[in-house]
Amino acid sequence: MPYLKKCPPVPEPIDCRILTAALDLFVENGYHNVSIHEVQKRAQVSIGSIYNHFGGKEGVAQALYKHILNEMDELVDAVIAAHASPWQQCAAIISELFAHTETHRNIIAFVFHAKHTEFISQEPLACNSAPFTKMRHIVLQGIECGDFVALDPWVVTSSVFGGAIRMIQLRLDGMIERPLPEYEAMLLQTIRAGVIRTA
Amino acid sequence: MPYLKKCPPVPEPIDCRILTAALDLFVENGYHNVSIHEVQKRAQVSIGSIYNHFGGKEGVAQALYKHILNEMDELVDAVIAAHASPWQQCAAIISELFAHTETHRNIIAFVFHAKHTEFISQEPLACNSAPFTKMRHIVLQGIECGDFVALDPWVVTSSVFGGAIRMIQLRLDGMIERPLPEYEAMLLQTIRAGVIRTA
DNA sequence: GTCTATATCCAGATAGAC
DNA sequence: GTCTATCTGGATATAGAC
Repeated sequence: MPYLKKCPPVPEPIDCRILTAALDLFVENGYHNVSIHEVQKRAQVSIGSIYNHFGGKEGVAQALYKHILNEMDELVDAVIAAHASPWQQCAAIISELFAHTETHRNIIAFVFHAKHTEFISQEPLACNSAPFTKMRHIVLQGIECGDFVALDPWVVTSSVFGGAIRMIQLRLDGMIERPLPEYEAMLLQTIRAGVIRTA
Repeated sequence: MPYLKKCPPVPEPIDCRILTAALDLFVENGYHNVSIHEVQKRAQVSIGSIYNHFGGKEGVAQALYKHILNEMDELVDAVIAAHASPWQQCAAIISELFAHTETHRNIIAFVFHAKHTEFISQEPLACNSAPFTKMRHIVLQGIECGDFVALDPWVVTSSVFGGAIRMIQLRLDGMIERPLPEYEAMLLQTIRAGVIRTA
């Protein structure tokens, strides 16, 4: 039994090690304050490998960015598939984001706490990426079917997700001290009161 | 008359030129992508002067940070003095922020769009600075006097200001194409419905 | 494909004339 | 106080052995 526990020396693939090391360091210190050498040391990889796999520091950041936005996109897709009404979908997305903030802090921080334009060229802004576009689309449907108040879509979208995003940022900044899921029900209550059309 | 128009060759004081040049460049390209030499060129000042006045690049950023947060603090104070109820104060702050986003874009961008911890040491986080603390205090008062729903203060604060901050960020990112004040009334309507306690 | 050692470049900072 | 010219460190990136 003990050797079972110690068993998994299945080493993570090398590019995965690089990405996770980079994610941790970027979130901790900020992209520009992290040198390739630090990534190299933490990932237990040589500089040459980093250049071979990603072509350089910015390549690592780009790969990370795409990977994480892709994960987030899948999360949104799953929520959409699992829930019927726009409101249920919005609530489930917020719930998932709150849960992820606790369990996958750095991933959430990388999405919501970094100014990607400062170090990534070419990639679209996060708020223009697939998952965020889908979130706005859900809100649009909610407006069209009469579930949400008939106001400007930007206003409704910001009203639905703005408070949640703000709480995520405050939690990441260490201002909010308790896990976000504890606040979920209360927050959904105020959002709902703000945007759900009352017959 | 024409020479009156052309008159003001009163040169801005040198440290003011440095700060405005730095603000523009930092917002445009990000702190780490701006070199002192660029600031120097745009401000029409020598590098030596920058070091004399601010002690270096980070000194410039710190002075800028303090200055802008101070301005924002005065704005919040003025609003508090001019309006009686917590809700009126919150609405007025959002109104001012929306207006400033159009008329003083870079100032707002510097506050809401930069990760200051990545380049400023020692200074408190923006969300821990005086103006933001006062905004939370207003919300607290609103809860205590029964104007706002009796939920966790973080939830209420985020519900009040989160949507507005989100819209500011989307506007700064170029996603929202029309001036924010046009959305103000609608946004205040959803916020109000979300957090104001209905007798 | 992976590594080490090295080259190149440039930003931040300084020295010292004026 | 302001300037120019210069120094220095460190980061990215490369070359070439294994």
